[in-house]
Amino acid sequence: MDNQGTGGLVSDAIGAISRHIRDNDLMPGDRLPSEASLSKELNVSRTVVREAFRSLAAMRIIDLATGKRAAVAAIDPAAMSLMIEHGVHTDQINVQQIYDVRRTIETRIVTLAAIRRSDAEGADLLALAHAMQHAVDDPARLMELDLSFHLLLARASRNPVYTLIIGAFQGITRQTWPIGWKSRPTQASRELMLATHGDIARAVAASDPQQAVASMSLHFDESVRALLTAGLS
Amino acid sequence: MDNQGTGGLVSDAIGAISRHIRDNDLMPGDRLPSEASLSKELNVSRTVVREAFRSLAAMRIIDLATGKRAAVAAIDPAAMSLMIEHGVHTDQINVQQIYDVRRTIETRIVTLAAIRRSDAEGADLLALAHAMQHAVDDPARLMELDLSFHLLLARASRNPVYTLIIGAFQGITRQTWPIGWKSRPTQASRELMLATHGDIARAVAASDPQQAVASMSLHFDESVRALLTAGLS
DNA sequence: ACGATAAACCTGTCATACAGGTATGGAGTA
DNA sequence: TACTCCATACCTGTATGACAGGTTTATCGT
Repeated sequence: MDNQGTGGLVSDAIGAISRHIRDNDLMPGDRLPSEASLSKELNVSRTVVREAFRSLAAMRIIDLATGKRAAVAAIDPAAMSLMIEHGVHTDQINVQQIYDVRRTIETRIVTLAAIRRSDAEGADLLALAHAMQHAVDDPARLMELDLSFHLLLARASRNPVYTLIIGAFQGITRQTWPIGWKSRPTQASRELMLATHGDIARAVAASDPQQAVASMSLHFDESVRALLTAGLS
Repeated sequence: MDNQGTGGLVSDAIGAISRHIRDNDLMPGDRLPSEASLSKELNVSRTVVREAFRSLAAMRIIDLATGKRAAVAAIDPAAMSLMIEHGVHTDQINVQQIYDVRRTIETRIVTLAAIRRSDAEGADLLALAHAMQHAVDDPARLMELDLSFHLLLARASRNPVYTLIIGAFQGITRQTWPIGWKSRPTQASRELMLATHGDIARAVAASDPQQAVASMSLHFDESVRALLTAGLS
Protein backbone atom coordinates (compact mmCIF):
# COMPACT_ATOMS: atom_id res chain seq x y z
CA MET A 1 0.00 0.00 0.00
CA ASP A 2 2.77 2.47 -0.78
CA ASN A 3 2.74 5.46 -3.07
CA GLN A 4 1.54 4.70 -6.57
CA GLY A 5 0.73 6.73 -9.69
CA THR A 6 2.09 9.84 -8.06
CA GLY A 7 0.17 12.76 -9.45
CA GLY A 8 0.40 14.30 -6.01
CA LEU A 9 -0.57 12.73 -2.74
CA VAL A 10 -4.04 14.25 -2.79
CA SER A 11 -4.83 12.82 -6.23
CA ASP A 12 -3.64 9.44 -5.07
CA ALA A 13 -5.83 9.69 -2.02
CA ILE A 14 -8.84 10.62 -4.14
CA GLY A 15 -8.17 7.56 -6.24
CA ALA A 16 -7.79 5.34 -3.21
CA ILE A 17 -11.02 6.56 -1.68
CA SER A 18 -12.91 6.15 -4.96
CA ARG A 19 -11.56 2.66 -5.28
CA HIS A 20 -12.60 1.93 -1.72
CA ILE A 21 -16.15 2.92 -2.57
CA ARG A 22 -16.15 0.81 -5.71
CA ASP A 23 -14.41 -2.26 -4.33
CA ASN A 24 -16.65 -2.42 -1.30
CA ASP A 25 -19.80 -1.74 -3.31
CA LEU A 26 -20.76 1.12 -1.07
CA MET A 27 -24.18 2.57 -1.75
CA PRO A 28 -25.46 6.10 -1.08
CA GLY A 29 -25.63 6.66 2.66
CA ASP A 30 -22.88 4.17 3.50
CA ARG A 31 -20.14 5.65 5.63
CA LEU A 32 -16.45 5.90 4.90
CA PRO A 33 -13.53 5.45 7.28
CA SER A 34 -12.56 8.39 9.44
CA GLU A 35 -9.95 10.87 8.33
CA ALA A 36 -7.55 9.59 10.95
CA SER A 37 -7.77 5.96 9.93
CA LEU A 38 -7.46 6.75 6.23
CA SER A 39 -4.53 8.95 7.01
CA LYS A 40 -2.81 6.05 8.72
CA GLU A 41 -3.79 3.52 6.10
CA LEU A 42 -2.54 5.63 3.19
CA ASN A 43 0.53 6.89 5.03
CA VAL A 44 -0.28 10.53 4.52
CA SER A 45 -1.18 13.35 6.83
CA ARG A 46 -4.73 14.15 7.77
CA THR A 47 -4.36 17.33 5.71
CA VAL A 48 -4.05 15.26 2.55
CA VAL A 49 -7.04 13.09 3.40
CA ARG A 50 -9.11 16.17 4.16
CA GLU A 51 -8.26 17.79 0.84
CA ALA A 52 -9.17 14.56 -0.92
CA PHE A 53 -12.48 14.46 0.94
CA ARG A 54 -13.18 18.07 0.01
CA SER A 55 -12.52 17.28 -3.63
CA LEU A 56 -14.92 14.37 -3.64
CA ALA A 57 -17.47 16.44 -1.75
CA ALA A 58 -17.18 19.20 -4.36
CA MET A 59 -18.19 16.67 -7.01
CA ARG A 60 -20.99 15.49 -4.73
CA ILE A 61 -19.54 12.02 -4.65
CA ILE A 62 -19.50 12.07 -0.87
CA ASP A 63 -21.28 14.09 1.80
CA LEU A 64 -19.40 15.75 4.63
CA ALA A 65 -20.83 16.92 7.93
CA THR A 66 -19.16 18.03 11.13
CA GLY A 67 -18.74 15.33 13.70
CA LYS A 68 -20.17 12.64 11.42
CA ARG A 69 -18.14 10.40 9.17
CA ALA A 70 -18.11 11.05 5.44
CA ALA A 71 -20.85 9.19 3.57
CA VAL A 72 -21.40 8.14 -0.02
CA ALA A 73 -23.67 10.70 -1.69
CA ALA A 74 -26.70 10.40 -3.89
CA ILE A 75 -26.43 11.88 -7.36
CA ASP A 76 -26.88 15.64 -7.31
CA PRO A 77 -26.67 18.27 -10.04
CA ALA A 78 -25.32 21.05 -7.81
CA ALA A 79 -21.71 20.54 -8.81
CA MET A 80 -22.53 20.36 -12.52
CA SER A 81 -24.59 23.47 -12.11
CA LEU A 82 -21.58 25.38 -10.85
CA MET A 83 -19.47 24.12 -13.72
CA ILE A 84 -22.02 25.30 -16.27
CA GLU A 85 -22.31 28.68 -14.59
CA HIS A 86 -18.56 29.00 -14.71
CA GLY A 87 -18.55 28.13 -18.39
CA VAL A 88 -21.11 30.82 -19.13
CA HIS A 89 -19.46 33.50 -17.00
CA THR A 90 -16.15 32.90 -18.71
CA ASP A 91 -17.70 33.10 -22.18
CA GLN A 92 -16.97 29.49 -22.97
CA ILE A 93 -20.68 28.71 -23.29
CA ASN A 94 -23.52 30.99 -24.27
CA VAL A 95 -27.14 30.82 -23.30
CA GLN A 96 -28.40 29.90 -26.74
CA GLN A 97 -26.17 26.87 -26.83
CA ILE A 98 -27.73 25.76 -23.59
CA TYR A 99 -31.17 26.23 -25.07
CA ASP A 100 -30.26 24.07 -28.03
CA VAL A 101 -29.24 21.31 -25.67
CA ARG A 102 -32.29 21.78 -23.50
CA ARG A 103 -34.58 21.63 -26.49
CA THR A 104 -32.95 18.45 -27.72
CA ILE A 105 -33.11 16.79 -24.34
CA GLU A 106 -36.51 18.01 -23.26
CA THR A 107 -38.07 16.86 -26.49
CA ARG A 108 -36.95 13.36 -25.59
CA ILE A 109 -37.88 13.83 -21.94
CA VAL A 110 -41.42 14.80 -22.73
CA THR A 111 -41.83 11.74 -24.93
CA LEU A 112 -40.61 9.44 -22.20
CA ALA A 113 -42.61 11.29 -19.56
CA ALA A 114 -45.81 10.90 -21.56
CA ILE A 115 -45.17 7.16 -21.64
CA ARG A 116 -43.74 6.52 -18.21
CA ARG A 117 -45.17 9.16 -15.87
CA SER A 118 -46.91 8.05 -12.71
CA ASP A 119 -50.44 9.27 -12.04
CA ALA A 120 -49.13 11.44 -9.24
CA GLU A 121 -46.63 13.06 -11.57
CA GLY A 122 -49.34 13.76 -14.12
CA ALA A 123 -51.41 15.45 -11.46
CA ASP A 124 -48.45 17.43 -10.10
CA LEU A 125 -47.59 18.64 -13.56
CA LEU A 126 -51.12 19.91 -14.10
CA ALA A 127 -51.07 21.54 -10.68
CA LEU A 128 -47.78 23.29 -11.41
CA ALA A 129 -49.00 24.60 -14.75
CA HIS A 130 -52.11 25.85 -13.02
CA ALA A 131 -50.14 27.51 -10.25
CA MET A 132 -48.00 29.28 -12.83
CA GLN A 133 -51.06 31.00 -14.24
CA HIS A 134 -51.82 32.39 -10.83
CA ALA A 135 -48.27 33.66 -10.34
CA VAL A 136 -48.14 35.81 -13.45
CA ASP A 137 -47.51 38.88 -11.30
CA ASP A 138 -44.84 37.33 -9.12
CA PRO A 139 -41.83 36.65 -11.37
CA ALA A 140 -39.64 35.17 -8.64
CA ARG A 141 -42.30 32.63 -7.75
CA LEU A 142 -43.16 32.03 -11.37
CA MET A 143 -39.56 31.25 -12.17
CA GLU A 144 -39.34 28.68 -9.40
CA LEU A 145 -42.54 27.05 -10.59
CA ASP A 146 -41.18 26.97 -14.12
CA LEU A 147 -37.95 25.33 -12.94
CA SER A 148 -39.88 22.81 -10.87
CA PHE A 149 -42.07 22.02 -13.84
CA HIS A 150 -39.17 21.11 -16.08
CA LEU A 151 -37.41 19.19 -13.32
CA LEU A 152 -40.51 17.16 -12.56
CA LEU A 153 -40.90 16.40 -16.22
CA ALA A 154 -37.34 15.11 -16.26
CA ARG A 155 -38.00 12.92 -13.24
CA ALA A 156 -41.09 11.54 -14.93
CA SER A 157 -38.89 10.35 -17.78
CA ARG A 158 -37.53 7.74 -15.35
CA ASN A 159 -33.99 8.36 -16.51
CA PRO A 160 -31.86 9.97 -13.79
CA VAL A 161 -29.34 11.19 -16.34
CA TYR A 162 -31.94 13.51 -17.82
CA THR A 163 -32.82 14.71 -14.35
CA LEU A 164 -29.16 15.34 -13.69
CA ILE A 165 -28.64 17.37 -16.85
CA ILE A 166 -31.78 19.43 -16.46
CA GLY A 167 -30.78 20.07 -12.86
CA ALA A 168 -27.35 21.15 -14.03
CA PHE A 169 -28.87 23.89 -16.17
CA GLN A 170 -31.02 25.35 -13.43
CA GLY A 171 -28.28 27.37 -11.78
CA ILE A 172 -27.55 29.41 -14.85
CA THR A 173 -31.23 29.52 -15.76
CA ARG A 174 -31.96 31.25 -12.47
CA GLN A 175 -29.64 34.00 -13.61
CA THR A 176 -30.99 34.37 -17.12
CA TRP A 177 -34.69 33.62 -16.72
CA PRO A 178 -35.62 37.17 -15.66
CA ILE A 179 -34.06 38.50 -18.83
CA GLY A 180 -36.25 36.30 -20.96
CA TRP A 181 -39.28 37.27 -18.90
CA LYS A 182 -38.67 40.98 -19.32
CA SER A 183 -38.45 40.48 -23.06
CA ARG A 184 -42.08 39.28 -23.04
CA PRO A 185 -43.56 42.62 -22.14
CA THR A 186 -47.11 42.20 -23.34
CA GLN A 187 -49.78 40.42 -21.40
CA ALA A 188 -50.51 38.27 -24.43
CA SER A 189 -46.94 37.04 -24.84
CA ARG A 190 -46.77 36.17 -21.17
CA GLU A 191 -50.03 34.32 -21.21
CA LEU A 192 -48.89 32.39 -24.26
CA MET A 193 -45.89 31.17 -22.33
CA LEU A 194 -48.04 30.04 -19.43
CA ALA A 195 -50.59 28.43 -21.70
CA THR A 196 -47.85 26.40 -23.36
CA HIS A 197 -46.90 24.88 -20.05
CA GLY A 198 -50.52 23.92 -19.58
CA ASP A 199 -50.54 22.28 -23.01
CA ILE A 200 -47.45 20.26 -22.16
CA ALA A 201 -48.88 19.17 -18.83
CA ARG A 202 -52.17 18.11 -20.37
CA ALA A 203 -50.50 16.14 -23.13
CA VAL A 204 -48.25 14.31 -20.69
CA ALA A 205 -51.14 13.68 -18.33
CA ALA A 206 -53.12 12.34 -21.29
CA SER A 207 -50.19 10.08 -22.25
CA ASP A 208 -50.02 11.67 -25.68
CA PRO A 209 -46.32 11.81 -26.60
CA GLN A 210 -46.84 13.41 -30.01
CA GLN A 211 -48.89 16.28 -28.68
CA ALA A 212 -46.45 16.66 -25.81
CA VAL A 213 -43.52 16.97 -28.21
CA ALA A 214 -45.42 19.47 -30.33
CA SER A 215 -46.19 21.65 -27.33
CA MET A 216 -42.63 21.43 -26.03
CA SER A 217 -41.36 22.47 -29.44
CA LEU A 218 -43.61 25.48 -29.40
CA HIS A 219 -42.37 26.31 -25.93
CA PHE A 220 -38.77 26.36 -27.08
CA ASP A 221 -39.55 28.25 -30.27
CA GLU A 222 -41.11 30.91 -28.14
CA SER A 223 -38.38 30.90 -25.48
CA VAL A 224 -35.53 31.15 -27.94
CA ARG A 225 -37.32 33.97 -29.73
CA ALA A 226 -37.66 35.77 -26.41
CA LEU A 227 -33.97 35.34 -25.69
CA LEU A 228 -33.00 36.65 -29.10
CA THR A 229 -35.27 39.64 -28.60
CA ALA A 230 -33.44 40.31 -25.36
CA GLY A 231 -30.18 40.21 -27.30
CA LEU A 232 -28.78 37.38 -25.21
CA SER A 233 -25.82 36.14 -27.21
CA MET B 1 -15.85 41.55 4.97
CA ASP B 2 -16.81 39.38 7.94
CA ASN B 3 -18.46 35.99 7.97
CA GLN B 4 -21.64 35.80 5.94
CA GLY B 5 -23.96 33.00 4.82
CA THR B 6 -22.15 30.67 7.17
CA GLY B 7 -22.39 27.20 5.73
CA GLY B 8 -18.87 26.70 6.97
CA LEU B 9 -15.84 28.83 6.32
CA VAL B 10 -14.78 26.74 3.36
CA SER B 11 -18.12 27.15 1.59
CA ASP B 12 -17.95 30.86 2.17
CA ALA B 13 -14.44 30.94 0.75
CA ILE B 14 -15.57 29.00 -2.32
CA GLY B 15 -18.30 31.56 -2.81
CA ALA B 16 -15.92 34.46 -2.36
CA ILE B 17 -13.44 33.06 -4.86
CA SER B 18 -16.18 32.33 -7.40
CA ARG B 19 -17.46 35.84 -6.97
CA HIS B 20 -13.95 37.17 -7.44
CA ILE B 21 -13.73 35.38 -10.76
CA ARG B 22 -17.11 36.65 -11.86
CA ASP B 23 -16.77 40.23 -10.64
CA ASN B 24 -13.37 40.68 -12.22
CA ASP B 25 -14.41 38.99 -15.45
CA LEU B 26 -11.51 36.60 -15.26
CA MET B 27 -11.08 34.41 -18.31
CA PRO B 28 -9.50 30.97 -18.59
CA GLY B 29 -5.79 31.26 -17.90
CA ASP B 30 -6.10 34.34 -15.70
CA ARG B 31 -4.47 33.93 -12.33
CA LEU B 32 -6.01 34.19 -8.88
CA PRO B 33 -4.53 35.71 -5.73
CA SER B 34 -2.16 33.58 -3.71
CA GLU B 35 -3.39 31.44 -0.86
CA ALA B 36 -1.71 33.72 1.65
CA SER B 37 -3.30 36.91 0.35
CA LEU B 38 -6.75 35.34 0.12
CA SER B 39 -6.32 33.97 3.59
CA LYS B 40 -5.64 37.48 4.87
CA GLU B 41 -8.38 39.09 2.81
CA LEU B 42 -11.06 36.63 3.93
CA ASN B 43 -9.82 36.45 7.52
CA VAL B 44 -9.45 32.71 7.49
CA SER B 45 -6.51 30.38 7.79
CA ARG B 46 -4.58 29.18 4.80
CA THR B 47 -6.03 25.73 5.48
CA VAL B 48 -9.49 27.02 4.63
CA VAL B 49 -8.37 28.72 1.45
CA ARG B 50 -6.56 25.59 0.35
CA GLU B 51 -9.64 23.43 0.87
CA ALA B 52 -11.69 25.92 -1.09
CA PHE B 53 -9.14 25.83 -3.90
CA ARG B 54 -9.19 22.05 -3.91
CA SER B 55 -12.97 22.08 -4.18
CA LEU B 56 -12.93 24.42 -7.15
CA ALA B 57 -10.14 22.41 -8.73
CA ALA B 58 -12.18 19.22 -8.33
CA MET B 59 -14.94 20.84 -10.41
CA ARG B 60 -12.31 21.99 -12.90
CA ILE B 61 -13.22 25.59 -12.28
CA ILE B 62 -9.62 26.41 -11.49
CA ASP B 63 -6.28 24.76 -12.21
CA LEU B 64 -3.73 24.18 -9.46
CA ALA B 65 -0.03 23.55 -9.91
CA THR B 66 2.83 23.57 -7.45
CA GLY B 67 4.70 26.80 -7.23
CA LYS B 68 2.34 28.58 -9.62
CA ARG B 69 -0.69 30.57 -8.63
CA ALA B 70 -4.14 29.09 -9.16
CA ALA B 71 -5.60 29.94 -12.58
CA VAL B 72 -9.09 30.01 -14.06
CA ALA B 73 -9.64 26.77 -15.95
CA ALA B 74 -11.07 25.99 -19.35
CA ILE B 75 -14.17 23.83 -19.44
CA ASP B 76 -13.30 20.17 -19.00
CA PRO B 77 -15.48 17.07 -18.73
CA ALA B 78 -13.16 15.18 -16.36
CA ALA B 79 -15.09 16.09 -13.23
CA MET B 80 -18.46 15.25 -14.79
CA SER B 81 -16.99 12.00 -15.96
CA LEU B 82 -16.17 11.02 -12.39
CA MET B 83 -19.66 11.95 -11.24
CA ILE B 84 -21.24 9.77 -13.89
CA GLU B 85 -18.96 6.88 -13.07
CA HIS B 86 -19.92 7.23 -9.44
CA GLY B 87 -23.59 7.21 -10.36
CA VAL B 88 -23.18 4.00 -12.31
CA HIS B 89 -21.06 2.23 -9.71
CA THR B 90 -23.60 3.01 -7.03
CA ASP B 91 -26.48 1.73 -9.14
CA GLN B 92 -28.07 5.15 -9.43
CA ILE B 93 -27.63 5.13 -13.21
CA ASN B 94 -27.44 2.22 -15.59
CA VAL B 95 -25.69 1.92 -18.89
CA GLN B 96 -28.84 1.77 -20.96
CA GLN B 97 -30.01 5.07 -19.55
CA ILE B 98 -26.75 6.59 -20.67
CA TYR B 99 -27.24 5.16 -24.12
CA ASP B 100 -30.68 6.69 -24.34
CA VAL B 101 -29.18 10.07 -23.53
CA ARG B 102 -26.30 9.58 -25.91
CA ARG B 103 -28.64 8.60 -28.74
CA THR B 104 -30.77 11.65 -28.12
CA ILE B 105 -27.82 13.98 -28.00
CA GLU B 106 -25.75 12.46 -30.75
CA THR B 107 -28.66 12.52 -33.13
CA ARG B 108 -28.72 16.26 -32.70
CA ILE B 109 -24.93 16.49 -32.77
CA VAL B 110 -24.66 14.73 -36.07
CA THR B 111 -27.22 17.07 -37.59
CA LEU B 112 -25.34 20.12 -36.43
CA ALA B 113 -21.99 18.62 -37.40
CA ALA B 114 -23.21 17.94 -40.92
CA ILE B 115 -24.13 21.60 -41.19
CA ARG B 116 -21.32 23.29 -39.32
CA ARG B 117 -18.27 21.05 -39.61
CA SER B 118 -15.04 22.52 -40.91
CA ASP B 119 -13.33 20.85 -43.84
CA ALA B 120 -10.57 19.67 -41.54
CA GLU B 121 -13.09 18.05 -39.24
CA GLY B 122 -14.74 16.29 -42.17
CA ALA B 123 -11.39 14.91 -43.24
CA ASP B 124 -10.43 13.88 -39.69
CA LEU B 125 -13.72 12.08 -39.26
CA LEU B 126 -13.14 10.08 -42.43
CA ALA B 127 -9.60 9.34 -41.34
CA LEU B 128 -10.75 8.10 -37.96
CA ALA B 129 -13.40 5.86 -39.47
CA HIS B 130 -10.77 4.48 -41.79
CA ALA B 131 -8.29 3.92 -38.99
CA MET B 132 -10.93 2.01 -37.06
CA GLN B 133 -11.24 -0.53 -39.85
CA HIS B 134 -7.53 -1.19 -39.58
CA ALA B 135 -7.68 -1.63 -35.82
CA VAL B 136 -10.28 -4.38 -35.81
CA ASP B 137 -7.84 -6.71 -34.07
CA ASP B 138 -6.68 -4.22 -31.47
CA PRO B 139 -9.66 -3.56 -29.21
CA ALA B 140 -7.87 -1.11 -26.92
CA ARG B 141 -6.85 1.05 -29.85
CA LEU B 142 -10.21 0.62 -31.52
CA MET B 143 -11.99 1.84 -28.43
CA GLU B 144 -9.87 4.98 -28.26
CA LEU B 145 -10.54 5.66 -31.93
CA ASP B 146 -14.24 5.16 -31.34
CA LEU B 147 -14.22 7.59 -28.42
CA SER B 148 -12.24 10.14 -30.43
CA PHE B 149 -14.69 9.81 -33.28
CA HIS B 150 -17.69 10.68 -31.16
CA LEU B 151 -15.84 13.47 -29.40
CA LEU B 152 -14.74 15.02 -32.66
CA LEU B 153 -18.28 14.82 -33.92
CA ALA B 154 -19.42 16.70 -30.83
CA ARG B 155 -16.79 19.37 -31.39
CA ALA B 156 -17.90 19.74 -34.98
CA SER B 157 -21.37 20.61 -33.71
CA ARG B 158 -19.86 23.90 -32.54
CA ASN B 159 -21.71 23.70 -29.26
CA PRO B 160 -19.34 23.18 -26.32
CA VAL B 161 -22.15 21.88 -24.13
CA TYR B 162 -22.51 18.85 -26.38
CA THR B 163 -18.76 18.34 -26.25
CA LEU B 164 -18.89 18.56 -22.49
CA ILE B 165 -21.67 16.00 -22.15
CA ILE B 166 -20.16 13.54 -24.59
CA GLY B 167 -16.84 13.93 -22.78
CA ALA B 168 -18.57 13.27 -19.49
CA PHE B 169 -19.75 9.89 -20.73
CA GLN B 170 -16.35 8.74 -21.91
CA GLY B 171 -15.07 7.70 -18.49
CA ILE B 172 -17.79 5.16 -17.94
CA THR B 173 -17.75 4.17 -21.60
CA ARG B 174 -14.11 3.15 -21.26
CA GLN B 175 -15.26 0.68 -18.63
CA THR B 176 -18.22 -0.73 -20.52
CA TRP B 177 -17.06 -0.61 -24.14
CA PRO B 178 -15.16 -3.92 -23.99
CA ILE B 179 -18.33 -5.65 -22.82
CA GLY B 180 -20.21 -4.44 -25.85
CA TRP B 181 -17.34 -5.44 -28.11
CA LYS B 182 -17.20 -8.97 -26.76
CA SER B 183 -20.90 -9.33 -27.40
CA ARG B 184 -20.24 -8.84 -31.11
CA PRO B 185 -18.40 -12.12 -31.58
CA THR B 186 -18.76 -12.62 -35.30
CA GLN B 187 -16.59 -10.93 -37.88
CA ALA B 188 -19.72 -9.73 -39.66
CA SER B 189 -21.19 -8.01 -36.61
CA ARG B 190 -17.89 -6.29 -35.93
CA GLU B 191 -17.50 -5.11 -39.48
CA LEU B 192 -21.04 -3.78 -39.44
CA MET B 193 -20.14 -1.61 -36.47
CA LEU B 194 -17.07 -0.26 -38.21
CA ALA B 195 -18.92 0.29 -41.46
CA THR B 196 -21.54 2.33 -39.64
CA HIS B 197 -18.90 4.73 -38.44
CA GLY B 198 -17.77 5.09 -42.02
CA ASP B 199 -21.34 5.86 -43.07
CA ILE B 200 -21.64 8.55 -40.43
CA ALA B 201 -18.32 10.11 -41.40
CA ARG B 202 -19.20 10.16 -45.08
CA ALA B 203 -22.60 11.69 -44.48
CA VAL B 204 -21.16 14.43 -42.28
CA ALA B 205 -18.33 15.06 -44.73
CA ALA B 206 -20.93 15.28 -47.50
CA SER B 207 -22.96 17.74 -45.43
CA ASP B 208 -25.97 15.46 -45.58
CA PRO B 209 -27.72 15.79 -42.20
CA GLN B 210 -30.53 13.39 -42.98
CA GLN B 211 -28.25 10.58 -44.03
CA ALA B 212 -26.03 11.33 -41.03
CA VAL B 213 -28.96 11.02 -38.65
CA ALA B 214 -30.06 7.79 -40.29
CA SER B 215 -26.61 6.26 -39.93
CA MET B 216 -26.27 7.42 -36.35
CA SER B 217 -29.65 5.87 -35.56
CA LEU B 218 -28.50 2.59 -37.01
CA HIS B 219 -25.34 2.83 -34.97
CA PHE B 220 -27.29 3.18 -31.76
CA ASP B 221 -29.79 0.49 -32.67
CA GLU B 222 -26.89 -1.84 -33.12
CA SER B 223 -25.02 -0.72 -30.01
CA VAL B 224 -28.01 -1.01 -27.73
CA ARG B 225 -28.76 -4.43 -29.13
CA ALA B 226 -25.17 -5.45 -28.40
CA LEU B 227 -25.46 -4.19 -24.83
CA LEU B 228 -28.71 -6.05 -24.29
CA THR B 229 -27.12 -9.21 -25.67
CA ALA B 230 -24.35 -8.77 -23.13
CA GLY B 231 -26.99 -8.50 -20.42
CA LEU B 232 -25.87 -5.06 -19.34
CA SER B 233 -28.73 -3.78 -17.23
C1' DA C 1 21.31 44.67 -24.35
C1' DC C 2 21.55 40.09 -22.61
C1' DG C 3 22.08 36.04 -20.05
C1' DA C 4 23.03 33.75 -15.61
C1' DT C 5 22.03 33.59 -10.93
C1' DA C 6 20.32 34.61 -6.42
C1' DA C 7 16.53 36.18 -3.79
C1' DA C 8 11.62 36.38 -3.03
C1' DC C 9 7.51 34.16 -3.47
C1' DC C 10 4.39 30.34 -3.80
C1' DT C 11 2.41 25.75 -3.26
C1' DG C 12 2.59 20.82 -1.12
C1' DT C 13 2.81 18.31 2.94
C1' DC C 14 3.36 17.49 7.84
C1' DA C 15 2.65 17.80 13.00
C1' DT C 16 0.17 19.70 16.62
C1' DA C 17 -3.51 21.87 19.10
C1' DC C 18 -8.05 22.84 20.42
C1' DA C 19 -13.14 23.84 19.95
C1' DG C 20 -17.33 21.90 19.23
C1' DG C 21 -20.48 18.24 17.18
C1' DT C 22 -21.82 13.08 17.29
C1' DA C 23 -22.30 8.54 18.82
C1' DT C 24 -21.98 4.90 22.09
C1' DG C 25 -22.08 2.29 26.11
C1' DG C 26 -23.01 2.00 30.86
C1' DA C 27 -25.19 3.54 35.14
C1' DG C 28 -29.22 4.19 37.23
C1' DT C 29 -34.24 3.86 37.31
C1' DA C 30 -38.87 2.17 36.62
C1' DT D 1 -35.97 -6.63 31.81
C1' DA D 2 -36.40 -2.51 29.31
C1' DC D 3 -35.57 2.26 29.00
C1' DT D 4 -33.69 6.92 29.68
C1' DC D 5 -29.92 9.94 30.41
C1' DC D 6 -25.32 11.29 30.51
C1' DA D 7 -20.25 10.90 30.55
C1' DT D 8 -16.91 9.82 27.48
C1' DA D 9 -14.53 8.59 23.50
C1' DC D 10 -14.46 9.65 18.80
C1' DC D 11 -14.68 12.70 14.89
C1' DT D 12 -14.61 16.85 12.12
C1' DG D 13 -13.52 22.12 11.49
C1' DT D 14 -10.14 25.49 11.86
C1' DA D 15 -5.69 27.68 13.13
C1' DT D 16 -0.63 27.93 13.43
C1' DG D 17 3.99 27.09 12.40
C1' DA D 18 7.44 24.70 9.84
C1' DC D 19 10.00 23.14 5.90
C1' DA D 20 10.87 21.15 1.17
C1' DG D 21 10.82 22.09 -3.39
C1' DG D 22 9.05 24.52 -7.66
C1' DT D 23 8.43 29.25 -10.05
C1' DT D 24 8.94 34.05 -10.86
C1' DT D 25 11.39 38.24 -10.48
C1' DA D 26 15.06 41.21 -9.92
C1' DT D 27 19.75 41.90 -9.80
C1' DC D 28 24.36 41.70 -11.30
C1' DG D 29 28.11 40.92 -14.37
C1' DT D 30 29.57 40.85 -19.06
